Parts: sequence; C-alpha cells; structure tokens
Amino acid sequence: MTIKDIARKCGVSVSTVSRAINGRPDVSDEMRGKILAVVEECRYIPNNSARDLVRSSSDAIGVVVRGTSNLFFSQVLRAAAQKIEARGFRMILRQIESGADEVKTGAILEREKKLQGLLFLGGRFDYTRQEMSVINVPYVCCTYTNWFGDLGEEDYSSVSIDDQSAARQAVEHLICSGHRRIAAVVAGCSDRSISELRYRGYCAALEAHGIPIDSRLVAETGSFGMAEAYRGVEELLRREEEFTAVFALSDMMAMAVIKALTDHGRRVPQDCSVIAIDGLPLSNYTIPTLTTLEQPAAQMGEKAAALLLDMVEGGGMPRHIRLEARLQPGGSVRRVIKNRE
Amino acid sequence: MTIKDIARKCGVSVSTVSRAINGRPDVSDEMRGKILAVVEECRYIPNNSARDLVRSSSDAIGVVVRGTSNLFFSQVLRAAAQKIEARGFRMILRQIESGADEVKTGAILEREKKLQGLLFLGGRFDYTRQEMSVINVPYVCCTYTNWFGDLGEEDYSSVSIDDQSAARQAVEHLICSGHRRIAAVVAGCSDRSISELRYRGYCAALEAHGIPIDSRLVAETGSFGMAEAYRGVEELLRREEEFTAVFALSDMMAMAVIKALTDHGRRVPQDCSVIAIDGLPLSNYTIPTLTTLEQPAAQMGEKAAALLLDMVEGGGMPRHIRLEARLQPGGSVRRVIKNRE
DNA sequence: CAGATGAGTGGAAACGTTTTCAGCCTTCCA
DNA sequence: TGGAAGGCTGAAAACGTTTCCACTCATCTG
Repeated sequence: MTIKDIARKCGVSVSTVSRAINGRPDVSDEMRGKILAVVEECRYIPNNSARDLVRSSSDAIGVVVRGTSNLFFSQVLRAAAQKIEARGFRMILRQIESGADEVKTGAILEREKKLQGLLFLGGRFDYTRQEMSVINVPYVCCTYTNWFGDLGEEDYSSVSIDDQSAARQAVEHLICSGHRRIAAVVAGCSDRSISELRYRGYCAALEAHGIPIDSRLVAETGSFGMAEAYRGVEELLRREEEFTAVFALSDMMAMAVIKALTDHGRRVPQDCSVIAIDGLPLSNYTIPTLTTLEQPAAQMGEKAAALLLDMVEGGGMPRHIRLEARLQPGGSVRRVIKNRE
Repeated sequence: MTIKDIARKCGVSVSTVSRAINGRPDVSDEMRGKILAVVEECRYIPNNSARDLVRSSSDAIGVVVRGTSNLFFSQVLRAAAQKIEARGFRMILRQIESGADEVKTGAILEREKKLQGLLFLGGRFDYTRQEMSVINVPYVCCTYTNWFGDLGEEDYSSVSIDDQSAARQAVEHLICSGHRRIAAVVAGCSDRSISELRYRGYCAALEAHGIPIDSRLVAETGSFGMAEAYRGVEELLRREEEFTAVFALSDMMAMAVIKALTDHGRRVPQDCSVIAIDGLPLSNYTIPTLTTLEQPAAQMGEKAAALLLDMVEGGGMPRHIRLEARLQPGGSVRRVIKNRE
C-alpha cells in the first residue's frame, strides 16, 4: 500500500495525494476530502524512510538516552521533550543499551533524520574530538562524565549541576550538623565520571573544615548499583573505623547504604546520618526520608533543550550551564552534639 | 557525503562500494581494503533511510515501550532484547510518551523498518480489532491491560503473570498469617487494567476464606503513582475502619503505603502488615524489606520475545502465556495471633 | 586451443516519498 | 476582449541506497 495505490484509487496523481496528506494549501477542499477518506479507508501510512530520504531539511532534534531504567534521566527527558515541542521542533528519541556507542547512534540518527541538533542524556560520555567529528550538528551533553576526551570547553555544550559544589554542600551540611567522621560511598574516585567530581567535593568540604581525609572511610563501589553500595558499606564496617555519617553518591545508593547500616545494627539517623545527591521523588517515601541535594531535573532538561535550540536557531555558541542543587531536608541526617575530644 | 562520493574517491562504482561495506563476498580483498580505508577516513556513515527504503525484507523486531521510567518494564525489555539478539534478529526500540498512540507508532515502525514482528511493552492497551488492523505482522503484548477491546483470544498474543492469582496468593499469605481485616490500595477496581485483575484476586482470596469484602477497606487511587497511594492510605485511615494489613498494587505503591502508615504512627509490620506485587530489586532495600510477589521480569521478556519469534519464524499461532509469580518473603508482613473475637 | 567457468566489476532499476516546474483553466481587471 | 493572475493539478527529478543483470577477463578443462 503506497501513495501510488492511493493515487490510483482516487484517480489523481501522486503529487496531489502527497499534498493532500501533508496539508498543503494548494489542493481543493473537495479533492482533499476525497483523498483523506481513501487514506483512512485503506489505513494507509506513509513510509517514513522515503519521507526522510527526500526531505532535505527537517525540524527534528535527536535525543540519545543511555540506559532504560534511570529514574533521574527520565525526568530530564520529559522536560526536554516538552521544551522541544514547545519551540516547534520534533523530538526523535533513541534509547541505547550498555553495549552501544552513543556517538555512532547520534551520527546515524543525524543522517537518517536530517537532524538539526542532538541531545545526549545519561551514560558515560568520554569521546575524543576525533570521535565526535562524525557529528555535524550542534549538540548538548547531559551526562555522567566530567571528562570529554581532548575536547575543549568551546567544542561542546553541557548542562549539569555543579557536582563538586553539590557534594561539598552535602558534606558541609553534615559537618555543620556536627559530624566529623564522614564516610563516603562513591562509584570511583578517579574514573572521570561525576562520581569523581562528587568525591572531590567531599574532599573539598573536609579540607575546608580542617578534617583530614581518611581513605579508610571511602568505599569505592565501581558502579552506581545498589548491591555494590550495600557491599561498600559492609566493607566500611569491616574496617572498624568509626564514622557517624555517610555521604552517598546518589539517592538509590543512599537507600542501599541505609539498608546496610540498619541491617548491621546501626540506626539511621540516630547512630549514623546519611546524605545523598539526586532528589528523586522516591526519596520522599523512604524511611527515613532522604536528606539529599536535589538536582533540578526538570530545569536541566529544559535548559539543555533551550541551549540546544538556541544553537540550532541562532547559531549560539557552545556553553556550559551549571545549575544549583538545592538541599532537600529529610530525616536521614541528625544533628549531633560534638562531644569534645 | 554519500556512497557516490566514496565511489568517486576510490575510482569504482557505487555497487562495489556497497558490496564492500556490506561484507558481500564478491569483492576482491584488495578492493575492499581500499574502500574500507576511505570509508573510515571520511567517516562515512550510510544513510539508513535509503537502506531501509530499498531493502525488501529485514530481520528487525520492533519494540514499542510506553513510559520512560518504569523500573519493571525496563527489566523486561533487557531480557527481551537479549533474546531477540540471540535469535539473530535486530531490535528496534521506540519509546513513547503518555500522549502517543502505541499502535500507530507500531504501524509506522512496521512500514518504516519492514518489521518482522512487534512487541508492546507497558502501558494501557485497549485497542479494538479495527484499530489493530493497521498492524500486519505478528505481535505480542506485555502490558497493563486485561481487556483488549473486541479482540478475541486467538487474535493476539500476550505474556504476563496471572495477576488475579498472584493477588490472591498475596492476600492469602496475609490471611494465613492471621490477618482478617485487610485493606487494599489499588488504582482502580473496574478500569480494565491489571489493577482490576489484582483487585479481583483480592476479593477471591477473601471470599475463599469467608471474609466479607468491605468497600470501606478499599482505596482506589486512580493511578499507579506513589503520591496517590500515599493519599489512598490517608483516606483509609480517615475512615477509621480497623485493618491489620494492606495489599498494595505494586512495589512502588507499597513503599508509599508503608511511608503513609509510618507517618501516621503505625509501625510496619508490628501494627500493620503490607504486601505487594512486583519484586523489583528495590524491594530488597526498603525498610522493612517488602514482602511481595515477584513477577519474573526477565522470564517475561524472554518468553515474550521467544513467542514472538516463533510466530515470525514458524508461523506459530497466537498464544497467551501466564507465568507464576513467586512469593518473595520480606519484612513487611507479620504473623499475628488471632485474638478470638 | 576452444570453450566453459567464475571472480570481480559497472550500469541501471527500484524502493516510496516530496518538491519543483510547467501547464491548464478560471476569474478578474482594464 | 485581451491579458494577467492565480488556483489547482500532473510529470518528472531527486533523495541514497541495494541488487539484479550483463559484461570483461583470467583461469580452468578436456
């Protein structure tokens, strides 16, 4: 069932059918009605490949998102989608799994759909300038990485919270609450991911307050998973170093941290406080609720989309937007009376 | 940068370039090496639209998944993806948002990519036979609905747990633990979703044990959200009907239920037990851990993919696979000594 | 050595659209 | 009444591939 069949059925040329379908003004209403009726009747759906192939330019923005179950980025995505629609563009979403290469996916999408711009959401994103050169449209990254190969600041755009400062705020909140022995459960300390940035924020906060950094209080889990975070805490406990608070990389990891502490007889927050970064809706439903630094997910999505569209429409220059994370007070942090040492 | 440019650069015809790129045997190794080098150097990426347009058949299976942040279906998806790859097919994923029409999306995908089959994951799925007629390839549903318009059993395939029986098992587990006043927090009781099926299972369990169904113990939240579930519990408490256990529609809702109970001074499980259905990894990290009926997500994905591929390859007939949910004991249910009334 | 074989290559059609251009027929205006 | 203008339509080119067919050589085979 192609446009030709419809044309034949209607006794007109394919051009006319095409125009009718695409809402062009230069078709008589009578003709349009007739054609649309036939289209409806035959359940004809135009072939998108052919369309994309011939259309020279488009109003499409591609979004490549990594991972299927990331609660945080799905919030970002929703906001970005809304913004893209609002500015009169079409959004084309591609989701990729662990194995795939997001840049290649983006490049394919670019050619396939004649994209105007690309938005990368989530995932590690450590590509070199060389690798990025397959992308010929403006793009914005909203990802888990702080390191972009040999890309200079002026080569790409990004939107994120200031991870280091957020972590610092979190840890300072603990310090201000009287904690001094503060453990950290992070994915990695030098893996060029946001984990590293947040770890640096942790260190910065401690240093600023004259608290020595003790590597025995740091658990590197290697990944962002809950099971790993749980094991990280067990490792910490096994070391028998005293600590009264834990800084967790993310809300999900914080849940696992709290669970591990509880399972090993430490009450949260009475015996040990926990703070995290993310501010997922979920964090309001844990017991205790999470004290966490809320990443403005919606704002991130919106800003990322806006930045991208500015570059697309106005030829705006690459920029890096850093948003503020906001402390979302919860029940997992307890103020302690510093017992003089 | 098209295949023509590559051909020109190599001094050969487009046919040869095409063959080289696609690994056809009828190109001399020398030629292939030369062409591939140029391709690499120019970062040429074939245009997928053109490819799809001309290729008459494909090995592609389309997956249309509704919603971006569904932890359960992302597990199902992962397993399905694996199976599809393993059987030598390509998976093409389309994610859609609340507004979109999954059948239309599927139909477009079908024509665009010359699909061999379609898998629908998540979402309400109440289309009529008339609406489904745009789909011309085998398809399998793994969705939130128990009602498929006027579709007969033989018209489509589906994979799910036996929701009614799972709910019944859950509630019977509560009954066997000594509970008799059992509340339910469901999305709807007659909305033709799995919520209804689970509600029916709840009723069945009560009836089987001679416990009258009390509508004052049932909170209809209207949706699967956490905030709604929380409010549902508040509504239950406001009614001042006594209950010692709550059956929650899903793990996420159970979290909210537990939170609401706790916030209102009821300890879980000491004062009130909670049971749910889902068995998300998350449920092992809540406090207390969730007693829940585990839906075998991986198995569902795998079975759905397998069923679909059987239909595609062997022309197998539509089937309906019902898997068993397994009780995953947790800490949210407490055995009570029935105090004689 | 003649013919068959087969590997490697090029030409061209085909995929299903959109869009440009040209043409026809009305209608309108002077 | 002649011409311009404008609404509507059709023909054909173009988009970038893949693949069928035909062709050229070199290499066998008997």
